[in-house]
Amino acid sequence: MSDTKEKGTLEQDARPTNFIRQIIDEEIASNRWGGRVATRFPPEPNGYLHIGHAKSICLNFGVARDYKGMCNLRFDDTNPTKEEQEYVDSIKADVRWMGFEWDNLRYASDYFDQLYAYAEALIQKGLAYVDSLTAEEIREHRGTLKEPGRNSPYRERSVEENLDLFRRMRDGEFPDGAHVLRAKIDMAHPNIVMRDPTLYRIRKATHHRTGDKWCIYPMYDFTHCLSDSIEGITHSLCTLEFKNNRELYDWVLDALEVYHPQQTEFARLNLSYTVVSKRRLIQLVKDGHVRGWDDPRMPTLSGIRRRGYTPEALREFCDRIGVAKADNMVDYSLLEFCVREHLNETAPRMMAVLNPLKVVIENYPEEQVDEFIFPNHPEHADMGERVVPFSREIYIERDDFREDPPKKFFRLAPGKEVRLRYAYYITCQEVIKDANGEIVELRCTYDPESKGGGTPDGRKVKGTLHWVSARHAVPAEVRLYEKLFTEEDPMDLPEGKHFTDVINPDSMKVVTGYLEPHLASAKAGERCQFERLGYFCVDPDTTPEKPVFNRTTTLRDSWARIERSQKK
RNA sequence: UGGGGUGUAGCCAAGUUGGCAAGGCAACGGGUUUUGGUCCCGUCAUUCGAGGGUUCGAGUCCUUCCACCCCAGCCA
Repeated sequence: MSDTKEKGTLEQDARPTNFIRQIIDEEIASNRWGGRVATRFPPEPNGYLHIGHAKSICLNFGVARDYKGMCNLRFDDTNPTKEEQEYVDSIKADVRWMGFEWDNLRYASDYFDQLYAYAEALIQKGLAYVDSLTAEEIREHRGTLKEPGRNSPYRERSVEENLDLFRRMRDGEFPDGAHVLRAKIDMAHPNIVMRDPTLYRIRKATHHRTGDKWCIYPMYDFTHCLSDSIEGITHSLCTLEFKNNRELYDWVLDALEVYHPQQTEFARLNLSYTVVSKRRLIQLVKDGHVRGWDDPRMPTLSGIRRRGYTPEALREFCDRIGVAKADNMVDYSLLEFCVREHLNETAPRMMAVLNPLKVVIENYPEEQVDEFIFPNHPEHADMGERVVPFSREIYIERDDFREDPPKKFFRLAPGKEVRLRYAYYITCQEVIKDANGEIVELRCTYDPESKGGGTPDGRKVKGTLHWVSARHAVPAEVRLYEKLFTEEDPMDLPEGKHFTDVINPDSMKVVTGYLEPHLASAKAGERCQFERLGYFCVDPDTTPEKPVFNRTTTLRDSWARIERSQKK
């Protein structure tokens, strides 16, 4: 079997497949779009992107990439009261961070003139009318889920009157709420979306791009289909809750007799132990449960980025969760698996001690310093080496010593010998305690023969500990994160419980860590593994005086599992 | 009898004309290991929401039922 052939096969199999790609395959076979594939990622710039958007980004841009088509970034900016330039900037940055580049940058507001013309055309066709009912009255006329609605008394206005009124709406003659433009469809339609939906409303607000040029703004259902049509989109991919809106999407395009893209709906991502609804994310920030939109505990892309997740890991995650139509709740462990998988390959290994216990090596000369050269990655020599100093006093992790070790504990204990990673074997001779019985120091001896971590006699030691030379250690602020919520689905709780009731009080712990000196110069955004502890990255808060690290995620820990089962 | 959608393992998810229920995560065993990491090997659905039917044969076809999700913004 040739290596190249096998590799080619693997790549073929590794390509994500899902019902949307199958539809595209079939349409290519039947030449439905003349060989074109055109998608768009259409966020409203009213907040920050989150992990749920990552799925949509990967789907839309991924399809365009794999089918050699195009994907636009389009801001659905039709509601000036909610949208801000700040959000468009952050969204652009997030999409690029995810590793995608749009073919065209578009705004629904680019189309306000065309959209207005389409609206007049609809009026001319007798398919839209100006309604002068109040919002409340319109709601009353809409009927309910089980009862049909009633026609508005303004429904039969003439084309001339509608045109006149609509133009005067545009010209600012009426206050907010005085009139709306509605599609004339069917007030008894079983699909409520089709009961004469609102197409335009008066909003005397300044738009972040068009300023005060307009005082009427088109609604989503009128804007989205036409924007897709104008851009020549082939596949308008959106989430399941828009399924009912598809009938209206199709109605508008058919009524106007324009190019007609195909809307297809897929299930949005739900991630266990997190919330992604914009409203709840806002509350977490406003109520101070987190430090901001980019808090490393937040599911926003900016938070995830700050936490140290890589775009590669996120893309892999999106490929692995698939795209389907069933509601889902993806296990958080899959996301963690994906970062570990990527960081295991790419993160240099460093040493740091987060909960120090001082070890004095009695037979190691006071003034001596060994300057060891360590590989940055045990499997990738090309990642280079660095110098790590060793001296008489070192720190080890407090958890790595037990005065009374349980079964299967093969770290340090009185009289036991362990290896200090890449350095020496040491044996614990004495445990020093303070007046309260707290262990404050270990007195050990080392075997000079074991330099580098092995001995001529080849004797085995089971434990290998990470360590930092006390004299050379660089203190740093290290932020340790846990899940933000204690419940798998914070949105589905027993009666009377609110999602803020299940916020994990221990979701962030700040400790002082002692780092090997090499880490003193690490720059914000750099990632590494602290051996045996997890993957970490340098926080933007970092300064030369005081480095700040975030723990992205721990390493898998099978000892913790053994210990847990022993306690049972 | 409002309309629409979805049910395959703890989680995600393939399964397209009916023909041996993919794969991944998690979990659990074992091996290698100078990270209790990585890596490697193995186990994990006699059954596809439930019942009935058609068929030599049903996750797939027919039928009845059940559960869950979405829709009554001048939000998207």
